[in-house]
Amino acid sequence: MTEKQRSIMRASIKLFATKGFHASSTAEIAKEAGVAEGTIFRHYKSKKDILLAVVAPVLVKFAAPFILRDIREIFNREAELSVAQIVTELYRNRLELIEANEKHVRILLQEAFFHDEIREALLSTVFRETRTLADQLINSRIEAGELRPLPSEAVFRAILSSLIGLVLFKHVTDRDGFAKRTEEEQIAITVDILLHGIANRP
Amino acid sequence: MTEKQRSIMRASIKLFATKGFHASSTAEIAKEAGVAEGTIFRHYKSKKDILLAVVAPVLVKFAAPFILRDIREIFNREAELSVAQIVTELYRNRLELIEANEKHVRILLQEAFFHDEIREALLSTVFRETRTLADQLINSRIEAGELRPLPSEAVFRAILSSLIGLVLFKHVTDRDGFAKRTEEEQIAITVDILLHGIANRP
DNA sequence: GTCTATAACTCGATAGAC
DNA sequence: GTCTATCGAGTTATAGAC
Repeated sequence: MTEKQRSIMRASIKLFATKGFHASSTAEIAKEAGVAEGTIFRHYKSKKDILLAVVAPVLVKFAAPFILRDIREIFNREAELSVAQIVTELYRNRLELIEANEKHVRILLQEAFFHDEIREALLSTVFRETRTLADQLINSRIEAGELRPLPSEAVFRAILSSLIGLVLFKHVTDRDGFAKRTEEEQIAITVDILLHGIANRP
Repeated sequence: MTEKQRSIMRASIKLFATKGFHASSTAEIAKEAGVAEGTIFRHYKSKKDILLAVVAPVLVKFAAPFILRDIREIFNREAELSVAQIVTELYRNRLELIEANEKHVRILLQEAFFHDEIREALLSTVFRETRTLADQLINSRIEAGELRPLPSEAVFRAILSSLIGLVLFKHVTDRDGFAKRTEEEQIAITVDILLHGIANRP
C-alpha cells in the first residue's frame, strides 16, 4: 500500500462518512487526497471498489475480536464467568470498538441500506457467526440452569437489542446533554435489566 | 396540490426508498410519475427540494402526530391495563405502522444519517414526546410497585430497544427464512423477557 | 427538447527506483 | 532499460435544470 493509496482511503472515509457514497465524487476524493483522479483508478477499478475497500476491514474487525475468538474458548472451558460478566464485557468491548471506528461504522450502516453486497457481507460475517456461537453459549447456560428455558433466538435478540439501544441512546443523549450517568453505569443498569429478563432467579 | 404533483411525490417516495436519493434521477422520477421532466421543475426548484422541502416535512409533520396519537391512546387507557398489556399493544401497533409505511420509514432513516434537519426533527418530535409520555407511565408504575425502582430512562431504553430488535430481526430473519415463529409469538416472548427484566416479582 | 456541467472512468506520457 | 506509481487531459454518458 503506497502513501497515495492510504491518502485515498483516508479521504474516502472522510467524505463517505459525511456526505455518503453517492454524493462524493471521485474528483472530490482525488482533491481531498491530493492525488490525480487517474491515480484512484490505478488502485481501485471502480468507485464501488473504494467503498468495499473501506468497509471490508471493519467487517473483519467486528467479526473477529472477542466474541468470535474468545467465546468459544470461554464456552469450552466451562467458564467460571457468569452470563452477566460475559455480557458486560461484551458491551464494553463493542461500545469501545464502535467508538474507535465511528466513521467506518457510519459508512457501513448507511450503505448497507443500498448495497446488497454490503448487507449480505454484514449478515453472513458478523451476524450469522455471532449468532451461531451465541446459540451454543446460551443453550449450554440454559441446560446448566443459569438461564431460563427460552428460545435461544429470543435470548440472542434480547442481548443484541440492548446493545443497539445502548449505542443509539449514547448518541442521542450525548447530543442532548441529558446523559447524567456514566457509560459504565448505563451498561450496568442495562445488564441488570437484561439478566433479570433472561436469567433464572436464584 | 395537483394530481401531477401527487404523482411526483408518490414516484419520489418509491424511488428514494429503494435506491436512495442520490441514485434516483429526476428523469426516472418523471418517467415513474408519468409526467414530463420539466413538470418536476415547475413545482420544485431542485431535486433536493423534493426531498427536503416536500418529502421530509410531510413525513415528519404527518408522521409525528400520527405516531403519537396511537401512543397517547394506548397510554390513556393505562389505568385498566398492566404494563405487559400496554407494551404488547404498543409493539403490535408499532410493527403494523412500520410495515404499512415501510418506504417512508426507510427514507427517513436513510436521510437521517446525512441531514441534520431530519434527524433533529425526528428527535425533537417523535422521540422526545414519546419519552415524556413514557416517563410518566413508568414512574407511576414504579410508585404503584408494579415495576422495579429503576431509572425511567433505562426502562424506556429497554422497551424501545426490544421494539427495535423485533423490527430488525423481522427483516433479517424474514429474508433468511429461518423465522419459524409467528410475529405474535415473537412479541409475546419479547414482552415476557422485558417484563421479567423490569417488573417486580409478584 | 436542449443545454451545460459534471459524473465515472481511460490512457498515453513522465519520472524516479532499481 | 524496465518497471511501477503517478499525472492529468480527454472521453463518454448522463445528471440536473428550465
